[in-house]
Amino acid sequence: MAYWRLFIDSNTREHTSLSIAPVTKIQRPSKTQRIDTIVESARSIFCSHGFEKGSIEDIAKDAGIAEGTIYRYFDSKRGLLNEVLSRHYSIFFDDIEQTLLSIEGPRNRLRYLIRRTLIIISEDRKMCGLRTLYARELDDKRPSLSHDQNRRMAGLMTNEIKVGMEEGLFRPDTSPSIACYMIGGALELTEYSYMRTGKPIDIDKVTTLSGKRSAAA
Amino acid sequence: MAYWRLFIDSNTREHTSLSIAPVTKIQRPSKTQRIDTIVESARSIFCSHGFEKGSIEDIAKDAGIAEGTIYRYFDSKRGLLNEVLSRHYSIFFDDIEQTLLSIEGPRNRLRYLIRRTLIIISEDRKMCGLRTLYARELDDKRPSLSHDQNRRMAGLMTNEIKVGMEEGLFRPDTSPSIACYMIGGALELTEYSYMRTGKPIDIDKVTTLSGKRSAAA
DNA sequence: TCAAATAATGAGCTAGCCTCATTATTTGAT
DNA sequence: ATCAAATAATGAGGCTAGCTCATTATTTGA
Repeated sequence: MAYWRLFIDSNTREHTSLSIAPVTKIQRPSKTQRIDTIVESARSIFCSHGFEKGSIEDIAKDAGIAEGTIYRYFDSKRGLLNEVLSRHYSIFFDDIEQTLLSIEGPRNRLRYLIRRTLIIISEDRKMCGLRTLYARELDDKRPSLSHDQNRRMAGLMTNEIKVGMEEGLFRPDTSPSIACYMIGGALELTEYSYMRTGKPIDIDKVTTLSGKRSAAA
Repeated sequence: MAYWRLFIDSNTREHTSLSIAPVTKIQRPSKTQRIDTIVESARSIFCSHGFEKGSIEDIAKDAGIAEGTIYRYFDSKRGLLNEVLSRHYSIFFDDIEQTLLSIEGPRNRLRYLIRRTLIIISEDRKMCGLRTLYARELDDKRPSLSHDQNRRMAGLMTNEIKVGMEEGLFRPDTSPSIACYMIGGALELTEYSYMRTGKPIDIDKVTTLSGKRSAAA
């Protein structure tokens, strides 16, 4: 399903008129296309079967390629998962950073960050299941995906809180880092809870209260 | 290292005086002892090698038993990990619930909950590594360990917050559940961050501020 | 005392990640 | 256009590790 075949008449390649079987050649997709295909199949398999139960064999079949091919582009199953998660959430971050520019006032921007996060969580329960369960990594060498994302979001929030403090909107004795931990932590627990129970998130309630809280801080 | 041998003179068991080799008998420990041994070895191996890299073979060797024996008492490697975590934190909860009784005032009790949690986190970095990475479970059938613990802690906190609201110490427009999410979430992020970086937690700072925040809420 | 019940053993089954020698396709120089 | 070198894909098989089960060991209780 991921590649296409080109049937080339043997005459274009053979000089004898006696050759009978047509030569079947497989046109290879570009490197980018191949990677996209693999990541998309991985996303699909991981979302439907889970990370542990979804096998490389499943992914290869879905992508219409051999298992070995996957390992040309990815170190390991784990690395493939990282790419899946990373792509999903990098779109999210790009979008957020763009939108933030058009919102007035740190309090509104903070609210937007919270609300937007809740929305992306509730949009794809399977995906946030993958994230809450597997984004955290043991590997000490490279910073984990989860850590990166936490830091990125924390950076955005801290920024708004600091501006809000400067403008006198938030209390001057606020610790931006701890306010971030509280908001971010609440979001993560909400995500985890939604992933487990499937109970829809009351976005307005959570947004309003979290916002109020940090404002009050 | 987990069992001991009893060497019984053959005369006590054999009636012929011709038997030469002494009969070696292995006295089996009680069921409870065996389980304790296995869990303790598992804790040790998981903490030093990690959950994925620590093998059942390692654990069996450490416990001085055969691999198969472990499966008489535990469904799976995962189940064994659950028991390890569950034991570690049930002691913690029992302790906390006991101490709470002797503390005056909801604000102080809330502070204690936060501080005590931070202390247990910083006491055993390896253990909280195990918890942050593996306590969450996919299994939809039975509630996950992490979920249970979250709920238990949330219950304690909610209780204090409600009492505090009744006594007029906390704002009347507080949502106890969301305040819990914010405190609990902040604690979890702190734990995760400590597990990754090893940077000591400033317990006083976090306790004070988190307390203040929920009080302000 | 001994037979039935219970516990322990460890060789071996299996699943699934990953490797690598082989085969297929593309590229670029002539 | 041709062909050799470079690059990509293949899939059988290696290997690890969780788990099983037939066999053996110990305990129990009649």
